[in-house]
Amino acid sequence: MHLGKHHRSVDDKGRIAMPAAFRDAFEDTGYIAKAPGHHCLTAYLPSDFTATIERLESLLREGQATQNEYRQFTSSAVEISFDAQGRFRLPRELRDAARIEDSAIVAGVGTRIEIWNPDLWAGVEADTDSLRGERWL
Amino acid sequence: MHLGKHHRSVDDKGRIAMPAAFRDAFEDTGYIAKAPGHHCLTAYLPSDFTATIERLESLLREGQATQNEYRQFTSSAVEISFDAQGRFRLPRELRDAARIEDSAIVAGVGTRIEIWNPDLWAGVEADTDSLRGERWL
DNA sequence: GGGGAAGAGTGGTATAAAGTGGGGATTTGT
DNA sequence: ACAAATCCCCACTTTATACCACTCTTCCCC
Repeated sequence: MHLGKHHRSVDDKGRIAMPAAFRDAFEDTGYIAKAPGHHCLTAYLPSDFTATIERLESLLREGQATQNEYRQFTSSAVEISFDAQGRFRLPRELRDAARIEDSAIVAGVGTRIEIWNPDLWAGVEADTDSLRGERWL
Repeated sequence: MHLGKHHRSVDDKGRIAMPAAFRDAFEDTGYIAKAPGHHCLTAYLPSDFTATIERLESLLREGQATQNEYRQFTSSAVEISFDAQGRFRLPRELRDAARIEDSAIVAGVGTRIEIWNPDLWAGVEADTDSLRGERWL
């Protein structure tokens, strides 16, 4: 369960410090891929990533997902590793896809971790129209 | 598991640098064949290629595949090897089949590696109609 | 409350590796 | 024998990786 929102700088080499709150969940490596719609990126623990791929491959075999979906997801994904300071490198391709420049929001979203352009994240927080918490509070 | 998308130049000798992320999976050699539909090429590890051939031969015996499918797949395939810089040579026949000229996209697509004309690959990424990630994320 | 230690976050530099281009010898086919 | 294609080196540029240094905050413990 990942919780909390963290603002992080992104240096000119694309390095981002994984918030300490999330870092311990990763052993040595993790995976990052474009989220469908490409508004943000999603970071996965190795076990979660494998499970996600298998779910997608299963849908593919059943004809419930397309080869292009499979291509987009797998080809956008990268394995990440952490340096001695707990940082990982975000390839330019993924930074561009999520419009991330020199800073980012790393947010724990329960079952997953998302990485956002700060301005786009502000849009998420501004979207109060759909807030109907009485259904689940 | 092959992941990530890489843009590569193709020089006038037909040489392409295999992305380092994939290169380690190949020992010395690999295989490349036209993908069914011929929109792209598929690169195989020796063990994967053997397994693919055997799967096709099995379908052939069961009448689930045609002799012409078998002919097209096997006759399009070539064994590749790598030079000291990690490059392999793509025969003109295969370059022409996939409309690859002076650059290409080499994409990790989970169980396989695909080689695309960059413009045709853009079509894959533009195909967002089928994106319904909520089914598997 | 103050001092010190530990951890988190950020920035820079040096070294290695990846990617690209080209020359020339050798082979192949005509 | 000639032209074209292939192979085997060598050289250069760019990018990634591993280290090292510094600041700031937090948390103890005295």
